[in-house]
Amino acid sequence: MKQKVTLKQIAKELDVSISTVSKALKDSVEISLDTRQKVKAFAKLYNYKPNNIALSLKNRKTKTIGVIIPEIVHHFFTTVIGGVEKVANEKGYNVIICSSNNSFDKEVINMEMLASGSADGFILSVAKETQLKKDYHHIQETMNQGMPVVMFDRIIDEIVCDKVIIDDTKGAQMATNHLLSLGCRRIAILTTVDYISVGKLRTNGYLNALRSYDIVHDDSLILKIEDIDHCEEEIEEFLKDKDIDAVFAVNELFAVNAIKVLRNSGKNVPEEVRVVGFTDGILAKHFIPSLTVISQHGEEMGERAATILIDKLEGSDDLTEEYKTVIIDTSLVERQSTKK
Amino acid sequence: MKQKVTLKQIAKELDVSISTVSKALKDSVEISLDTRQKVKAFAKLYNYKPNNIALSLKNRKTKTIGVIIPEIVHHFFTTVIGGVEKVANEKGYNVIICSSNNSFDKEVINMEMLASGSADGFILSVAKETQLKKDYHHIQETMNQGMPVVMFDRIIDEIVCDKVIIDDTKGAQMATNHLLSLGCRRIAILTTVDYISVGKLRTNGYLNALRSYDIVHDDSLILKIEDIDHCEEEIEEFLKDKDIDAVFAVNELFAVNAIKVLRNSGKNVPEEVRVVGFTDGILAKHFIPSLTVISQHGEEMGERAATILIDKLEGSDDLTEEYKTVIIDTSLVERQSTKK
DNA sequence: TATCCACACGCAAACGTTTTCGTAGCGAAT
DNA sequence: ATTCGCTACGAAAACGTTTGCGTGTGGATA
Repeated sequence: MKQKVTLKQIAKELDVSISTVSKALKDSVEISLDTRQKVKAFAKLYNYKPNNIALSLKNRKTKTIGVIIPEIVHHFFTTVIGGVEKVANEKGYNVIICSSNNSFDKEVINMEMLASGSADGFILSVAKETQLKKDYHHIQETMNQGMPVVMFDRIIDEIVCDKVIIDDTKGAQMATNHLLSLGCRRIAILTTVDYISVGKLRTNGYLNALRSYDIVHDDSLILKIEDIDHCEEEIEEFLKDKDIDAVFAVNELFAVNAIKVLRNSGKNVPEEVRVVGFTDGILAKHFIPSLTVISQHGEEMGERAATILIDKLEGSDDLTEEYKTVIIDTSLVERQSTKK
Repeated sequence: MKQKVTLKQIAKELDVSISTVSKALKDSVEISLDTRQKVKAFAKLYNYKPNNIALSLKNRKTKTIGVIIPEIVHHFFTTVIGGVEKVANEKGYNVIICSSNNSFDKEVINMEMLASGSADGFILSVAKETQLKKDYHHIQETMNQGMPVVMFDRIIDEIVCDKVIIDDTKGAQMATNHLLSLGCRRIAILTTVDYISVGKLRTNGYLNALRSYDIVHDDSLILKIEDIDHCEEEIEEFLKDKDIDAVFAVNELFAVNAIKVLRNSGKNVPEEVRVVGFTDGILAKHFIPSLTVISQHGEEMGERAATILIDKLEGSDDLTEEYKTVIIDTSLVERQSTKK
């Protein structure tokens, strides 16, 4: 079990100095062709690879970007990560992924851990608890230390940094409009509690759409789900005997459960009740009926976020004080759940 | 935008030596109480955090474990990662996740990248291409450099290392037995091509189960799907006019598509055809009918893998030459797709 | 023969830590 | 007055790199 070979060892074997080895490997003209070849042959033989840690220390950068997300077992977030990985790898960056599990404390710990040398910058979607607590000191601090942060999806308005989001309001509006254009008039919405930023925005979009059709919204058609793990019960209770012709759900799971409940109560989707969801995930594609949804283009979000971050990391330090908010287009993916 | 504060800076400010600061922060008795307090106050004020990179370099370990998986947008793998993260964080380890995207080259690149200083050990599920190519030099090499590797799920028999797997054969057998015990006799299997290790094993399990019931298997009931992206077409073609009373699918997607195709051809699941899948993911839980599946207990796999790896990392270097293969129990989760 | 210039290479600092060992200063004991 | 022993601290090496600069060797030139 031979250990990793270092410059020092190569130098010793070949009876030259460390610097000579280093330069030879870089094909420096300072070193004679002869020596260069010898060193390179030796290095290849022993499978020399420069030690990243040492390089990081020397260069004061790690070529690593830290991604912190609320949940790892979550289709949307993993697609975003896919996008991040893609451009990161193209540009020679590593990606460290940590999940906060929606816990504020874990988010702080992860962030501080990565901030103290492991990553050059962050791509972040904040935990539910953080949004609730409104304590953002960890984010502020890492930014103060000069590390760029790009937030996506679950962002924080009060923090000034680069952001990549979708227009949740507009997306929800698009979804609701679609239902309205199909003739639906009694549209229920299954959404989250208000402190979830995206939930609130989507609710707003729903209300906007109704307003644009001069429909007065009916509070009894709005369900704000608290506990996603027991959403089915909540939805069942809510939908019972409700006179509706459509449902807009702010995520896949709500949509699927709505369909389930509706079907159990004898209502067919899409014939009697149309359903639109949010997030184009596995369920949306494979459920029967397949779901009409607003797609968030997660991979593109990841790509954009990574691009912005890397640009900032490699940019000329100075004019970095400009922050932009990129809004990714959403699109309506029509499937069976709203077909005539 | 103040930069991160280092020992050196604190030392300078307080007009003491670097070593004094370091010791003071560690509450060394060598340092007077007075100085200790002064240093600590200063450090807290400036939010001093030791630089991980420097520590890694000094200690020759990174306290980071590298996870390489074939796909990041994949429910099973993310649950495994969840498990890994859980125990890693408990034990003060960081987790770097890289996806190989089922590409051999990317697997090699990621592995070498992480091996050169970024991680102390690996948790690995190999890419499809790697299994096909049978080129394992990168894994061998990192092991030769003294870095422990734990493989899970998609493992390589030829490589001697710790492994965490399920008994795919047994799981498939359990699934098939379940169908047999319900009275099904013409059971089709939707599986993968043979070079996918888990696919082959599951196929074997299916055959074993049939054999134990003295049923001669019928090759025309076996479909080895090549291209997962177009599995629906393949399944449709395969299932057309086939006289069967059950389907065993080696993953969720195949199962769901089978149900879809069956339903389109007028056959009801579970009434006329029973279906069992593999992997207890989102689709299995929420599809209608919900899927009876073999659960692989991904989180537990991750936890076990991480535990083994960390034990090896912190173990007394010497007796590390023992490798174990942990077999995680599978379980049958009965749902609607096989209900009477 | 003395001077000069390439050439080819080595020295040393730096990145931020930790830790071993050395030592200045000082009060007390002989 | 000398030595001892303690307290409180500093110097330096080490981890593995990169790189600016210094330098010895040799041949060519004057």
